[in-house]
Amino acid sequence: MEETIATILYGCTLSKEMESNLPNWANQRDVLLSKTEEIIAVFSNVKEKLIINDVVQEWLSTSGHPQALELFHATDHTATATTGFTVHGLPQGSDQMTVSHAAHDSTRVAAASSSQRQRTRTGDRDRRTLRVGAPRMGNLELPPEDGYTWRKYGQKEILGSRFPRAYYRCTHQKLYHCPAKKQVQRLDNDPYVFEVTYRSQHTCYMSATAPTVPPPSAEEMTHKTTTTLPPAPLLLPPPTSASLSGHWLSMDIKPQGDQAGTSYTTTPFDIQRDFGHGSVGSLASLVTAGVGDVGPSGGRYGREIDYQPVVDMADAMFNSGSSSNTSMDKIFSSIDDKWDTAEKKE
DNA sequence: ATGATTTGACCTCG
DNA sequence: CGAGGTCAAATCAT
Repeated sequence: MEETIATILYGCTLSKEMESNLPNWANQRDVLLSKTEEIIAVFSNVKEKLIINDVVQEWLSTSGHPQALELFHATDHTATATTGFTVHGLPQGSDQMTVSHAAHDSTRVAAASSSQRQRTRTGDRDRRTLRVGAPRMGNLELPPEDGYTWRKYGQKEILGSRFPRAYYRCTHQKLYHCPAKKQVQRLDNDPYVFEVTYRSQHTCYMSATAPTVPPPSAEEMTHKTTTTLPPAPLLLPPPTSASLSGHWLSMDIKPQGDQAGTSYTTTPFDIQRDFGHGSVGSLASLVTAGVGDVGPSGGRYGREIDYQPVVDMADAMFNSGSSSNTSMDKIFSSIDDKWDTAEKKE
């Protein structure tokens, strides 16, 4: 928390600096722009950290990862976020999964059989709600990618909400009878955040023939399934968050001109396989949220980012003592690569 | 031609 | 009866 306060104070300092220098900067559009972005980035980061703290702790404590929870506390994750806050021109394109895991208890009995079609209602079955940061540039209408391919089957104005809710089902519903669905809605008070509600588990993911997301290899399976995965009802959608990271890495942001109405089908990354069933990805996303990215408009101020806590935590969660997490190494080295190349371009 | 999205209608639950 | 969720025909994109 001290870190968060420190970040707030830093933001205030920046604001004051801007205030006092305003007469000098008044004619320097670039300076104003970059300072403004910096301030926004700092306060965005504060906001995210506040939420992340709550959410991650809640999630960890309810999902049976005592080891990870311990690590989370021991780890200076806020520091990670702080270094991440970045000032890397953050707001644009910051496709971050920031927020929440809200497990809705499925206490209700399945809906009575209807004559026409089966239907389950709000509160039914396993519902997981996440909030995902939207790109701050490009087409805001595009829902966040999450590693699965979805087919939109409806959209509805929701009472009391400014934005409509979009309904998606798994593209492989027919082929693999995959029941997975999701609803995507932008928050009233923050159009840059999508609230994504997942319903039902992907069965296509488990299918050996599923085209989008290849199942983990036998080796990976034995490796990962022996570790403590969250209990089924609390499962975050596996590749979802993983590929959020992937998405974040890939900066796959569509330009403004790209009309919605085209598929936003996600390209599966090798990364996904590395993350496997993981909440590793979720955590990585959660904790690295705010790390920012190399927005096309630049604006990086080159802070070093410390991924180690994330790696440690993931390690603790999924390797139970085994230290050989080459997947994570691979991922983060690829991040470094990405950064390196971007760095060199400047 | 095929598959995805749009959108009005329909269905069910509360 | 209204709100939320889904269907399915029409339309669009590739």
